[in-house]
Amino acid sequence: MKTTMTSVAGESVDIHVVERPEDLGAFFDWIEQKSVLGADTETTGLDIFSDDFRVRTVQFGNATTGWVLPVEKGWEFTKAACEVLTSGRHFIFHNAMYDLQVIDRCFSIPLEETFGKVVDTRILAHLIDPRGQEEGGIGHSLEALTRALIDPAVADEVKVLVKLLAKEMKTTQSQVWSVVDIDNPDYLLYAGMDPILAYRLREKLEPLVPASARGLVAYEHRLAEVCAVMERNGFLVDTTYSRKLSNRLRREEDAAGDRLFETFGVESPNSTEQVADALEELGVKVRGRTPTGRRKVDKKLLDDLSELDAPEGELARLVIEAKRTRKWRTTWVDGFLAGMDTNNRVHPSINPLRARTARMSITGIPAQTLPSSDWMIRRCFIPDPGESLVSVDYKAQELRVLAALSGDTVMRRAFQHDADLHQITADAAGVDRKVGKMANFLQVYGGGPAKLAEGAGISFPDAKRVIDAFRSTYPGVAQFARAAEEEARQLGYVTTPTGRVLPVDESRIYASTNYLVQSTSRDVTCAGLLRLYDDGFGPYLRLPIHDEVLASVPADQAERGAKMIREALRMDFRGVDIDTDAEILGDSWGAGYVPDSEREAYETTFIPF
DNA sequence: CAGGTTAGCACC
DNA sequence: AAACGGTGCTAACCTG
Repeated sequence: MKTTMTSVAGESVDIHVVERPEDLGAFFDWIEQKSVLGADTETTGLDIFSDDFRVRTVQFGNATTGWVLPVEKGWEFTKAACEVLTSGRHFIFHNAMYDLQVIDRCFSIPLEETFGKVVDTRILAHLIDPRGQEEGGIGHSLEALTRALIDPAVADEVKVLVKLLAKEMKTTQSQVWSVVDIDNPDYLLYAGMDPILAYRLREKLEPLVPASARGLVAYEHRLAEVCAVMERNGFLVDTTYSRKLSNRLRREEDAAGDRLFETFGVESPNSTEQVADALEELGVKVRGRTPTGRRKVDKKLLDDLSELDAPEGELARLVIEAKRTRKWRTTWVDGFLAGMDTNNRVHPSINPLRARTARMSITGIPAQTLPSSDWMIRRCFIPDPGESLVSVDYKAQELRVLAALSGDTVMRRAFQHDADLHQITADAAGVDRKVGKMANFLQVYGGGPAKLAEGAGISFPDAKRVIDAFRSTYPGVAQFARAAEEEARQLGYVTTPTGRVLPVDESRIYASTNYLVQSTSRDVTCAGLLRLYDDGFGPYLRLPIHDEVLASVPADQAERGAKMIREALRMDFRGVDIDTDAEILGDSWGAGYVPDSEREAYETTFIPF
């Protein structure tokens, strides 16, 4: 056993590195009386579900002592770690979803059995201040929190250490943990420090959780478990379809790229500079400028040009095509194929507590940004054998939440009768439904007349009239917005009905309403997810997408399953029915978009790969 | 050349 | 008076 003495916040701490099975006795002696432990794992990377993913060390500790168990060195160490993890003790992790997923995957200790015994310091940090460092918050990483609350010198040391190790081993910082030697003393020191920091952070963070948000602590931990289950479930990929689609997109991209180069000399369609040069050579004046003063070549300019029956129209059409096919292939299809485990499943990475408003984010399967107007990409995902995909989404979730929050009589009544709110706004302003819809959403987003004019293609004064009409149609909303902004001005934050504290920047007081609506909507969806989980739907859940939940349910019970999901998600909020719609998609995520006949016709046009 | 920034674009 | 909220990903470009 190797012991290193160092100091944290002026206090001396010991880090013990277990080296041989005989050393475990001392570890168990130390741990015997401890019922709460800081804990952490070091792994070969972040790709938990890949074949060669391994745990390297498991660490436990308290405020002054850290232990490193080198589980990759032998089964005795793994056994010891598992014994502790299943012992009934409580643990403090930073970002527990990751470690508990690792423990589930590598040690076969189900995360359902560990989550209930865990405090996650990242959850506490987000409840205290949801802002990242770049937004003026303290941030949520172990490093940032250590710097702000424990000991800046320790935070710096760790940062410098990773850089040094990467340099020493001639690798990237993200690769360090997969290649560093298990006996590297710096690595082990770093590893042993983490449970100490997690333990100390909990003591610092718990008192800082706002009183209104204390009830959210347990809720967010339960939600993290549900999301971890969805990550573990993964989503089955139709590899035959996906490979064909990838090849097809590549051919289309190449064709457009070749013509762009031959005819217009554009090598990289994604290079704004190159495209701007080529356009100006054809006599097109590129007037728009980006914030940094460069020529702006965006979708709007290209779309407008693509209408022209002229060389610049051809150029624009080719650039649009080349960009789209490349994006679709690299960002989506090839990403899915590369991310699959050996069972053809892609495991999304879900952060249930991400944005300032606590909105979730999903990576791995960037489910929140898949093209929605086209079924082609979603078609890559299929239900498990014998199952059927079901999608349930909230009907106008944010507007219903706005109606509930504001209590506006007209809006509430509209939703009571399932009336068409966009049409009501449109009628009040004497404009098309499309403009009414835009005005409704702009209200939720905090937009003004300039944006409405731009988006709806109407004049500025007309846009102002529409917004005035909105205000007089829904006086309760205007009053609610004023109160929220006043609260934000006075306190620097607003508080949601769930008790979540949302800081509002002084320069963006107008965002208060949006924060409240967005955050409350998030909690409506998440509370629904918890009900679904408690109803036993865990294994069927695939993805949460803001106001939508995707599930794969037994095909012969799809109707019933869809109805159960729909009812579990639906809720009454202050007398407003936050209602849901269920759709049985069938044999792929793309299946709801287009009739089978059309799909088959399209799929047969694929070139064999 | 790794890592950060900018621009553009996909979504709710 | 007016103020568009929140994400993630890629390619190109910039920097130390």
